[in-house]
Amino acid sequence: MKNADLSAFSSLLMAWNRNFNRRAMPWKGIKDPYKIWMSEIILQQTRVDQGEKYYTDFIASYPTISQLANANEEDVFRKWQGLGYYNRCRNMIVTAKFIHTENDAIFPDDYDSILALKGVGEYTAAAISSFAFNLPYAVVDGNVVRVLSRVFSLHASYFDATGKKAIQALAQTLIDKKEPGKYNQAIMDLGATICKPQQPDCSSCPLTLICQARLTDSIASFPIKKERKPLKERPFHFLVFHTTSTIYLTKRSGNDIWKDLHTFYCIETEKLTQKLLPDFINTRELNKPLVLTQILSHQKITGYFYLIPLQTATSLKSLNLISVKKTAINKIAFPKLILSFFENNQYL
DNA sequence: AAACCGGGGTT
DNA sequence: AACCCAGGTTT
Repeated sequence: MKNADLSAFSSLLMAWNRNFNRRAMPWKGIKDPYKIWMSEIILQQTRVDQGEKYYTDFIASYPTISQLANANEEDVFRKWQGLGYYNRCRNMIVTAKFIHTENDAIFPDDYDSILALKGVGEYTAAAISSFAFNLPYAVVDGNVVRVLSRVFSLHASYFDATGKKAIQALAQTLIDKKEPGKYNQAIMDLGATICKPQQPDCSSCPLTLICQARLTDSIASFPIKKERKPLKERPFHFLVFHTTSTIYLTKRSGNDIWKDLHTFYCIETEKLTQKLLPDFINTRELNKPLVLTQILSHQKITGYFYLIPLQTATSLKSLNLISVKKTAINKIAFPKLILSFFENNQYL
């Protein structure tokens, strides 16, 4: 690529940002690293539109990192409910507690310390460093990859190691060293509002005259995409034990989907057989299950919900279930599929 | 390096 | 149905 284009890129972008960029978001321009961190964690792999109300709710409920650190964890997960990638929520809690107890509730102010926080990778560390502390670290998110890939017709893929390094190095070359926060915000805003994945608005783009993909009419070829793998099928058989007043749940653990969220007693199997069931249940006694499916990015969940009313809970002892009053399930955090089940079972 | 982790909007 | 979103951690 030409050096002239490298220097033109940033000045054209910053001029567009000053004169035309009217994108507004609740966290834009804020300097409080806690709030910036919160917004960035929420926005990981999440569209701005989807994350906004969660951000507003979290900041209103927990105005400071110490209030988040001292919050009831189930309440925090409950607020995160529906956002997905629940590891983000647990890491957020871990980091809030860490900063509150180990760092006098003071958010770290250098890149390496920020990067060391749980749930913070290179993108998020660069975002916090530049937005809160005006440090010159270039963000590389999906927007940046797309803009740079098109403007410089990068045939490197961000989804292999060398391509990733090349794109990060280019991004770092281009950043405005005096106003890194504004620059990072501007390139992401451009990607989100002009240089969109589909049907980019090239006629409004400040870079249209130096955009190599545009000049060679090959915008659709950039950026290089990641190959998609087929969905993994997950058949979940849920035994919904309940008495008139109580329902029985389990908290998911391990490194699997929905960690730390609650579901019903779950047996993952293609075909539910007698020996997979607890001793006191007979396959013939099971009613026809309610079947609900949910498509996720990487797997297809099919939930088979078997309602199992009980007179007493004595037979459940060995299953280590959590008993919850039916009137209190609104205090518990569930994945979407379980919420869908509740919506289909008002009589529970 | 590759696998894994949700949910949803847009086209 | 495909694409992809202000990515990060674990194996």
